[in-house]
Amino acid sequence: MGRGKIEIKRIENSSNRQVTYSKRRNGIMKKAKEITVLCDAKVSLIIFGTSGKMHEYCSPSTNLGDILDQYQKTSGKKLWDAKHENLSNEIDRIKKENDNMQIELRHLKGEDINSLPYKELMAIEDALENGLTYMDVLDQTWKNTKFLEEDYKHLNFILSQQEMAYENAREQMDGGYQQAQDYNSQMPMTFQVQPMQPNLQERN
Amino acid sequence: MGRGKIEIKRIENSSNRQVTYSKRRNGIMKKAKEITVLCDAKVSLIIFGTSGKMHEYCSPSTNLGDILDQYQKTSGKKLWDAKHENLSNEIDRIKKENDNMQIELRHLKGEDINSLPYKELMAIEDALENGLTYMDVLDQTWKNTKFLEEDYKHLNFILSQQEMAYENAREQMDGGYQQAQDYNSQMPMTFQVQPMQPNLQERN
DNA sequence: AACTATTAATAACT
DNA sequence: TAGTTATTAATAGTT
Repeated sequence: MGRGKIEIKRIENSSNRQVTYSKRRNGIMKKAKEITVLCDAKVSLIIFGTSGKMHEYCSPSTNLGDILDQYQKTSGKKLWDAKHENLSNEIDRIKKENDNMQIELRHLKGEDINSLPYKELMAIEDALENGLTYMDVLDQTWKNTKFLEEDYKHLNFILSQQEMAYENAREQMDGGYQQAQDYNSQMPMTFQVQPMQPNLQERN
Repeated sequence: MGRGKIEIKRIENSSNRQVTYSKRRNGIMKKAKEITVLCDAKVSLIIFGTSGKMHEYCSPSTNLGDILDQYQKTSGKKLWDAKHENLSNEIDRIKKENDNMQIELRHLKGEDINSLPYKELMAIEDALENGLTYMDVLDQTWKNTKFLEEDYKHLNFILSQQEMAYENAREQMDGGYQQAQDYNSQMPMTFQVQPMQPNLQERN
């Protein structure tokens, strides 16, 4: 469509090329606008000339971002690279973590009896998630069990001491007058025993 | 350019619009290809029809990603950089929320894996190996916890009984001396058993 | 989907 | 660089 037919191949004459570029660019822009108006189409048109200057058209009803979103949804192709995806994955991961913690908090704040085994199981999960092996957990727990046993032994010891002291006191009360001395020599021992595990505390 | 001149406004007849869309879309595509060849231009053209179907052209020398990169550099407008920023902000926000919850959790729990009795852990292991579900294990653990709780209560009860018995014996023995007051104010501390899953911690 | 009369785009020219 | 015009290309209405 001009004074003569042209072959569609690179225009070697630089200024001719530049002129043709300018004219045809305007032509495409106009066509783009027209099709959006005539046919309710959404169009994004981006053109870079050899000089690096950019020209753009985007349907007035939307914006480039939305069009590109739709582009990705429709085509399945990804534009924003791994970086974007990594961020999205990160968000998903953290949100999941968040949800779990919220559940955990709800359980803990509930303070019902169910929270006891729950907390323990969560503790195991935490430990395993933190890179400990199952054997690590077992080993650690075993050690603590030893301490627990000692606590029980200690409690039993206190109990037997109590019993002995009580028996002695009763014997002396029943039978004699030496009570004060015997009492002093035995009772303090009993009563001075402090728990071996000072960190026996109520939970929560 | 047709049998008659048309006004550039939405074509109300649906099938006419569809036909015109198809024709003009091809026309623009052709023009886009031609300008890239004739003038060494870089072109991205994305068109969505009302049906949602997409048609795309991109200069063969590049790809849409590169064009959009150049678009951002040239125009200064942000496409996915803005998205990146939003995502980053989102991550920061959630992470903060996360940290707060973790602090709260640490505070509430005040315990770790060390509190888990060895036997319970073994029981869990066995149960899981035997094909029980996680819920079964939770249930079983809960029951075990109830038993343990009873044990502690029982121990505590025995101790307090012991103490009471001893106090009675001593009162009778002393016959009215006021020293008893001193003991009364101290003894309970000694025998106070804090039950229910002591907060055992490692002590190395 | 193909045709064609007509308009629109544009290559060469000024 | 911008305007003109002869000519081709696109396409609206038709078949």
